[in-house]
Amino acid sequence: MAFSPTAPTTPDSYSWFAEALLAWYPRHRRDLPWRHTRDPYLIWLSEVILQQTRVKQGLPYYLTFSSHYPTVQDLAAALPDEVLRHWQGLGYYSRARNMHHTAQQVVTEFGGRFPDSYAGLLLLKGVGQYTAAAVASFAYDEQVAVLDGNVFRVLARVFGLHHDIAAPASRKQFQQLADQLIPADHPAEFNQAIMEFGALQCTPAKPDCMFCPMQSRCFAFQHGLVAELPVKSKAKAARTRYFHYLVLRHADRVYLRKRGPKDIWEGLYDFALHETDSAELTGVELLAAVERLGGRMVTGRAEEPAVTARHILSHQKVEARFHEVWLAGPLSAAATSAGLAAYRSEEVEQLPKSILITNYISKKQI
DNA sequence: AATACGGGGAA
DNA sequence: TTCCCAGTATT
Repeated sequence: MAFSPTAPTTPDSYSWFAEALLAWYPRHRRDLPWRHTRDPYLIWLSEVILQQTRVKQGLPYYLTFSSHYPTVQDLAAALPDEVLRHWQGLGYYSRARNMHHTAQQVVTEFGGRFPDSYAGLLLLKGVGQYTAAAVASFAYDEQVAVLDGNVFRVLARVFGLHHDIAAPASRKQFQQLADQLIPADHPAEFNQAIMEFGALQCTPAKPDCMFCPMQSRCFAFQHGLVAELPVKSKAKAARTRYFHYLVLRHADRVYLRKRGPKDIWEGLYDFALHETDSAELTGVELLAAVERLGGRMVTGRAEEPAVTARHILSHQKVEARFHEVWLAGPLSAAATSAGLAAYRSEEVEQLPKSILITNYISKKQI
């Protein structure tokens, strides 16, 4: 069928898009492990891992989880700290907590079977519109279009959509278009293909327009707007925080506590934390902080300069100083109420920790 | 509608 | 540095 830019935008006039995409896909698709299964559990697992995460980074985590927890029952039976420990380093740790919660829910409430529809999947914790559409299409061939960063970019360029993709209100424009594009006979292939096309061909920077099958139809290419689309408003600048970690040590032990909610790294373990609004901490302040926890410093063992580290998150910058403090004796009850407990090095290794803490421990060989 | 929530890789 | 990544939950 001939394409006519002035024709009314009926679904049928868009069929060239799916045809071009489905022709491109088999010749360019990467061989990824989650593409060899129709098991909704494994597909869900891969999709949660890949949220806001590049395939390159998520792949080793998928291999770890699918081998440690081959079934949803295995994941449901795992200890929360063990799940977080396997997730360590991947970021957005609420994904791991929600994933574990959902696995237990699927086992106890649904007899171990995942919901088999988009609407049903959407009710699961940690499963939003993207993941519900991905699992519903990949596992059950439901005709529901995925909308992720790749899809936004491809549609914005090919069809010349100028809506700000960072604005939630823009979503319905893209969703409406994607729903018209996804073919009833190959919904799973289409969803895989459009994301792969965005990841490999229609990339954020320097897309491969010269060898693009959409070139003659692409609004952005035809109008010289490839670099301008998609439109995306800028995120606000990250704030800076100053963390003073008290690395409290006694004998062969070091004190750690589990981080609580309403802050970064919920559920991960770190040292006693004294947060201030400046990068410096005087010796007097350090001593006071230790004493508040009921600790007594061994004189002459707190002189070494604090180890400094900077950790960048998407929404905040953490400037950390690690103050190693050798204690004259075990911490008292005040520390226990602050959640601190003493661990040996082999135990520390098994606990889930942020990259910031892991790097420090590795450097200091705790 | 905004904001919080990680970490890594590419330009 | 800046941007973006197979986004979701909370406010």
